[in-house]
Amino acid sequence: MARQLTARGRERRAQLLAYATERFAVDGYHPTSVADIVDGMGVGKGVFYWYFESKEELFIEILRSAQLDLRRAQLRAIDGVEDPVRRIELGIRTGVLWMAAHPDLRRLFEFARTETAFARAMRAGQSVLVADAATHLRDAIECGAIPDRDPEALAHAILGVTNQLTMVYIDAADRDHEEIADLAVAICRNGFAGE
Amino acid sequence: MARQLTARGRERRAQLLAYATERFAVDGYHPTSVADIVDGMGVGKGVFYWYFESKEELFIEILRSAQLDLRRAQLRAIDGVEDPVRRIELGIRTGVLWMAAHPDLRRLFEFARTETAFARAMRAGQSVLVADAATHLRDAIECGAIPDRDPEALAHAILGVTNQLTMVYIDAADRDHEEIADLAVAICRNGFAGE
Amino acid sequence: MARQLTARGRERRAQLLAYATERFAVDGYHPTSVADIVDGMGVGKGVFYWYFESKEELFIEILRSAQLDLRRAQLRAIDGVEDPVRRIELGIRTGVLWMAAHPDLRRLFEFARTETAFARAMRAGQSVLVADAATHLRDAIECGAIPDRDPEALAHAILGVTNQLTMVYIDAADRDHEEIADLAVAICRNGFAGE
Amino acid sequence: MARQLTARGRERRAQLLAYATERFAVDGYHPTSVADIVDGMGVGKGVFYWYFESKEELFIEILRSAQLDLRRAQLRAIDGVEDPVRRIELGIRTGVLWMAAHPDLRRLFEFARTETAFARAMRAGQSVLVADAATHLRDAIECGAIPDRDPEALAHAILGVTNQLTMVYIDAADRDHEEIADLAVAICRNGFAGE
DNA sequence: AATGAATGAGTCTTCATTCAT
DNA sequence: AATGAATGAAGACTCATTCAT
Repeated sequence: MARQLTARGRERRAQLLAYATERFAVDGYHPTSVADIVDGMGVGKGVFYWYFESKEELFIEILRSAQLDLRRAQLRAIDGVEDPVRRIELGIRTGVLWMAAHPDLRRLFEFARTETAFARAMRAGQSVLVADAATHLRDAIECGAIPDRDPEALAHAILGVTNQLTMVYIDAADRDHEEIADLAVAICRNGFAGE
Repeated sequence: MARQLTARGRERRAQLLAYATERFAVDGYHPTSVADIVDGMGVGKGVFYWYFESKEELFIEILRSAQLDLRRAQLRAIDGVEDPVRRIELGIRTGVLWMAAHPDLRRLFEFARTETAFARAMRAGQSVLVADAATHLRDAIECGAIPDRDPEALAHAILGVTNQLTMVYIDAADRDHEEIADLAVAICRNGFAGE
Repeated sequence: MARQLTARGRERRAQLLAYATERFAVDGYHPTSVADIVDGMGVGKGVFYWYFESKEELFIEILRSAQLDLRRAQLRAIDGVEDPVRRIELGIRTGVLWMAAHPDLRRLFEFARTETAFARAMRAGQSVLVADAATHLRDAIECGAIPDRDPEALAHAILGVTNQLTMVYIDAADRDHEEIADLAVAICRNGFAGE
Repeated sequence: MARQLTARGRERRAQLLAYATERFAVDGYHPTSVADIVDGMGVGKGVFYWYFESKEELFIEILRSAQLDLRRAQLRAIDGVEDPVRRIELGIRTGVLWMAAHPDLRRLFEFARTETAFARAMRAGQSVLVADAATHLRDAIECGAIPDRDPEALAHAILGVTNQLTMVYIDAADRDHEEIADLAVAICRNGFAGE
């Protein structure tokens, strides 16, 4: 409820966020109780409810800031790049690498999609990403760089490929992240039949 | 377990399976209690545990039979088709249409992937589908119909596109299922830049 | 309810009794469900309630017949023996050896003493044994073979020693049953200070 | 578990222990539900699980502290007494009187012996008592005060007599506790045949 | 800001018993 | 005599949340 926090208070809040993220990722959202979190941090239960209205609100907060962070990474990556196709490719690469760098958050994303309470927050964040990609795709179509197909559908497909490849290969020891990013870009560009 | 069931018993079991599937899909696995299920069916609580060892076991059973059903549909669809590229396309189409026809099961699949208790069962079923697709892709590569790229990665990409497009568009009123299937096939074939 | 049983029926009943005794002894009365019993025997649940009114009644029946069997063994052992002290000693020996020969029933006796529902049945059976011993003690006192002390209290003390030594040593590998019986007799006779 | 309790907390915990002991003794362990306990105390169900991990753990705690209390009483009684035979007799007397003073705990002891979950804790406590007695018996044998017989077996016999006489006579209106203690000492000393 | 204590509805599961066939 | 099916009260335990201090 937009409590006014001191510097120390903001730090506490951040600690809670970080610790909860880890526990949720490792053990799952439901299996992790508020008691687990505060006990694990060695603080009383009141602390939790001082900084967050509920367990649910805390989780949504984690989700939102993660989505924001991902998007910022993508914007930074394409900053100054003119070619729309290149922008798309950079977006894909950045997405894969961000997921690789934040396995905890990736797990939470997957879970959040399945829970009614969080699906809305997830969709909101995801649709921003899709809109970004769709914009670049539209640009590319307009300048004739790629064939004219529904840019939004294409954007979703890109997301699907990225998520799936990340999920499957990111933890595999035999592939490094750059390689997976290359793979994702290539498949998104050309499909299985294209050159 | 391994109980000998009468005809009536088998019917009851099927009813439970069907009703639980629906409730899980509508309200979610965790929010749906065993009490909800048996109350909703108007039977005693013991009935549930007469037919299933636990809520978890019931859910795994739902998962397994759904995966089996999907695979059977795909095998049926490609039966007698020689061209490997055609087989892949038919597999994609069938996958999309099956998902469209079973929105409940699709939701359960999504959830199951996020829960440690079910992830194993999910991965098992999914890897069968991936292996099927990879086989066709390998055939297509061998006969020169498509470029030589890691067939397993391609198979995963296909799954990713299919799942994502299905999830996003299947409930949209403005697209019919055949159209979505066509879209999925086209994108999987050519990516965003191809043809 | 004094059902009239055929020969086959009586056999079934005996089988149930035997199997339940074993299960109760191994797993305990409460942890053993009626379902465990009938499943273990490979019969339907109706069989159980055809032969017994309830789980409780079955258990009491086990208790009663065991107590009867023990007493018969003791009566047989002292049959024809005139000397009352000898009768007492034979009673103790027989008690120890019977317990050693029926470890299952011994466990059930111990449990039954603690459960209100069975305490009455246990006390009834036990008081018969105590009365037997007290009679011999009285005889021994009357003929001056042993000092004049409360025969009933002595009988209880004998029971206590017998039960305790049996419980502790009967399963010990390093003592055979005759030795334990000797020990019990000696201690009951002379206490720790007597010759 | 190893929770840091405030003064108020320690008091609550003690209340729970006391009330549960009484209920277990009166109604039995199994028939007494956690709900019975908290309802009887007029507190919420969570209170129970704030102070104890489980119903079982609570019961073991009761057992342990009771055994400790009994032993302390015995040690106090023989403190400063040199004669080993006198020590034994004082141990017996104290045991009988303690049991008489704590009928609830005596009932719980009896039950605990029969339940696999508690048998270990019981044996542990009992073997301490037996070891104490055996030590005195050994001393007495060494100084020639009593004949040389297996001190451990004698100790068990003493326990058996004590328990049995206590169980049978302690609730009888016609005997006071000192008398029963005398009886137990006399029988343990001399058996039924001795002086 | 923070703590330990307390709440109580809700969860899954068990099981003695009864019933229709 | 016997079976599988059904009942439903009861059990132990969890946990997000609130409260007094």
